[in-house]
Amino acid sequence: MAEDHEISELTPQAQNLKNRYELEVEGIDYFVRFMNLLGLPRSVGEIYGLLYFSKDPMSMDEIVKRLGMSLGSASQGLRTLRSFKAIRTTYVMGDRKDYYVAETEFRTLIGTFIKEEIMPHLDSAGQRIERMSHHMEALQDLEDKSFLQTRLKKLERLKKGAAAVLPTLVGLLKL
Amino acid sequence: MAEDHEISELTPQAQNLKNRYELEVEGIDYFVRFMNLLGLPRSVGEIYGLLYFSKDPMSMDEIVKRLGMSLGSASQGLRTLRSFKAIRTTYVMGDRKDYYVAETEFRTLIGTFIKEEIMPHLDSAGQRIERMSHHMEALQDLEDKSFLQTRLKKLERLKKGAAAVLPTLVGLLKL
DNA sequence: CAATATTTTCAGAAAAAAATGAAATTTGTC
DNA sequence: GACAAATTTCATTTTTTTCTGAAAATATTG
Repeated sequence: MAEDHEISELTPQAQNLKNRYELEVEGIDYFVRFMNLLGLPRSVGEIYGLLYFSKDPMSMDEIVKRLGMSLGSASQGLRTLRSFKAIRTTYVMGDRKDYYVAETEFRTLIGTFIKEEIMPHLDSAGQRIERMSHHMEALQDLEDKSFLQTRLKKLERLKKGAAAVLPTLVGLLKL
Repeated sequence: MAEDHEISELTPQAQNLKNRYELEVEGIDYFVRFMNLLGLPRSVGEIYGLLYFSKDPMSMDEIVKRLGMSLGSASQGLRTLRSFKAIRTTYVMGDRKDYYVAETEFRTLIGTFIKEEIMPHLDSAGQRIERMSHHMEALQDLEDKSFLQTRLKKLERLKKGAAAVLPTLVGLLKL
């Protein structure tokens, strides 16, 4: 029994490290899932999670070491995160590496995501609806034509509704 | 030149068919992209698009024939669409097949999606935050502890905000 | 309740997405 | 401006997702 204890009981310092570590792992997992919900690859979530729970700025090679991922993934992931303004670079004196910090203003982050990822889709959706309407106008069969007219109107309303609601959403998220 | 005309000019009926066809193709493409945005496979978008622009209910084998997809994909896709209440079955007299119609109330559709796909994530997110907070409380290093406390609070607020905003979103979509 | 039509399931194939790592490029330093 | 460090790119590999199709299960009709 004494032996068991020696194996399973930790010193306070060790327990502390373990807590910090588990918190970080769970935090990374949290953002992996979150980013996944937005259709972003796991590596992006891992990097953001690591940075979000790190007090100090981190360089790419540190990130690579800590997450055990390839340079390529890290570079690609950092680029994605920068494009959403989810991270920013920090100058660290006397070091030529770039250092990264997580941007924690989720509102900005989600706003950028909507603007860059969703809105373009809505624009092309609008164009597509127009082309369809054009085809619809030319139809001979009046019953079919009016059916399609109704459907297209509904699509149009969905598109307009989304275009109106999404920016509002960001405002609501003022938290 | 005369020959060219004979090849490229269509009779009104043929032009009509072509319009109807192109409208349908573009419509299907529309929903493929839309569903893709929600992380759903292309087959699901194809089926929904086909049904959305079809005046008449369609059986699975018709869908398979029209879209050139496998029975397996069709069955799986129809199941997914049913689970979101994006389609419903219709009884057609004197036929033992199931017939499907698109549900065109996007508000319901999106509502179901949020309830079934997003909300469960928010629940587990809440649990994960709790576990992390628990680890955080036990930390020795007070500076690190208070840093993490701030970060966790922010996460908590994001989660609460999302949980509050998403159902509102559905309401706003009243179109 | 047997015969047949319809739908579902699921193991394997195909396609798509993501990760790797080494070469190429860029950036910063002396 | 040459050198070295840091970063990006991209062809290839690995992993994950989606599709297929035939077999199993289910439902319907006479």
